[in-house]
Amino acid sequence: MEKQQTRRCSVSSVHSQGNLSIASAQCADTHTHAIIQKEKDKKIILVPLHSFINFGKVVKVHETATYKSDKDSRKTERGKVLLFGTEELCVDQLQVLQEDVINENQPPEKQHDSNPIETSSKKGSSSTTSNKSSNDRSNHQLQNKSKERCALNELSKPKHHSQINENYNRVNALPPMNINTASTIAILPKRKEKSVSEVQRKLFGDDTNMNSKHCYSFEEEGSDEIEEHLTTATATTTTKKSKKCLTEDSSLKQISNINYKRTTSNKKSPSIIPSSPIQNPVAVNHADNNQDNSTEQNKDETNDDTMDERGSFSFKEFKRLQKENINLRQQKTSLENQVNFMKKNYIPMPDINSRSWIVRLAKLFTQQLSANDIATHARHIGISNPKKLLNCIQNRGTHTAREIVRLICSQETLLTKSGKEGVSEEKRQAIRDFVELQHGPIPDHQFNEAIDGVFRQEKLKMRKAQAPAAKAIQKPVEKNQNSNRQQSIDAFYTKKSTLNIQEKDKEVAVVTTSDSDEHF
DNA sequence: CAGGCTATGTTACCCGACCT
DNA sequence: AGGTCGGGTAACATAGCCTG
Repeated sequence: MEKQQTRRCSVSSVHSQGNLSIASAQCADTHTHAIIQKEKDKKIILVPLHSFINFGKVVKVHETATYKSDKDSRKTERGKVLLFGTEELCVDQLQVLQEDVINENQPPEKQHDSNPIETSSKKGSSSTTSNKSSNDRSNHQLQNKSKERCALNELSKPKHHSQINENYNRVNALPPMNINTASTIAILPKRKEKSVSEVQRKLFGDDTNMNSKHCYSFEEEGSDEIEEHLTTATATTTTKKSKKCLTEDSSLKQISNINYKRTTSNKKSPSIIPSSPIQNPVAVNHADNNQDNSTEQNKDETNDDTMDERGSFSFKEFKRLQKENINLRQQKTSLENQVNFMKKNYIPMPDINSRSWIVRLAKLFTQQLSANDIATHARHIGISNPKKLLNCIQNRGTHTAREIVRLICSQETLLTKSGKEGVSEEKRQAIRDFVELQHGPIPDHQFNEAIDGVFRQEKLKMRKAQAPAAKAIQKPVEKNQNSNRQQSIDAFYTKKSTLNIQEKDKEVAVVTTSDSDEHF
């Protein structure tokens, strides 16, 4: 499968695509996504192919395409197509690119050491001159980027390994590099002519193959992007380069990272390192194998081994984290799908007030609250006139309950009794039935507090009314009587229930004193 | 083993105080 | 005035222990 796919995306086919300006949809049947660098903020994102709105036109790699960021939105965005591929593949490459972005955050020494890159890029070009470059391969190149950096350092200048490594990273840290690398992914496969490699070999040897090839390709195509590279990149020269390619190589140092990386990764054995024309077929073979996952894994392992020998061991960890990242992304996607499904298909449970309102409304609609019901409830509660019961209905259940208690209990009862003594269990249940019919369920504590609160409030009001008179009489009274004031008042209430409130003011003092004495 | 007693934990009620 | 909260207390339930 993959081999067929890679064949389809082989250098020749890609080249023909580029020449014929074939839309991205024709890259591969399995290619469903594209990595795009947004024009607005240069961010690299993953865009499904169906999101392209210029799909009928030519959507080529490394060219600007218009797409919809949101399927339902009319808003369109533009960005440069870095590569096409399957979703999984693009996710992988996206992560690699993001990894590069992180590496770019190491700002210093950007312009340093263009040579290692150039030399490495030359090697990479030698491999790219083989017939095996394709989008998939370029993807693999991206995946192997970090690993190849180390290998590159080994291949280019083993003696100055650390130095080269540093320099290479610095060059990679160039901000526009992501664009360039991504674009070269598509560009480079198109430039696979034997003449290129041959000329390069003649001119610069194997090490310079890559650069010379790039020169050739650039001279051929002369795209705008290349011009950008030429203008932005710093002009660096190497002793191995030809004079023709000096200025272009300086730009290529950024563009061709992926290519030489791949080639260097392909060169597993140290025997490949020495520059000789024989290397090319070897590299080609490895490039072919790159299209197979299993072989790629093997290659990775070998690279890991070589890197382990050199003391670099981070690639394995990088790979592991990459896989882990992919898994987590998949989990996240599935969870998001679940959440979206639940958002669409489920209604959240409303709060208690809303539920009460809904219950009440439902009962109204179902005609449960008929006149007969009101009369029945009034009879159960002990109210002769149902209209009075209806007048008790307030905006809250507790308020309604209080009003009903005030209606059914006389002031004497409110002053002298409390709790279940004031309102029996049966009446409470009847009141509660009516209240819940009107306002929905009400907690036990709230309901009892509402009923008891009426008694409490009435007594408190009475006490406050008696307070001035009590204070005047309390002066001659001993202190210990003050402490028992509440009890005396309560006792007074029991005895004084038949007296008028106005008369109480006068007699309170006398009664309280006598009652307090009785208590003690 | 059954019944009685006691200690402990839980629940409901009552009340005062405070806030809105 | 209505509503809420926290403390105190009685009522109730349960487990554990002791005794006949």
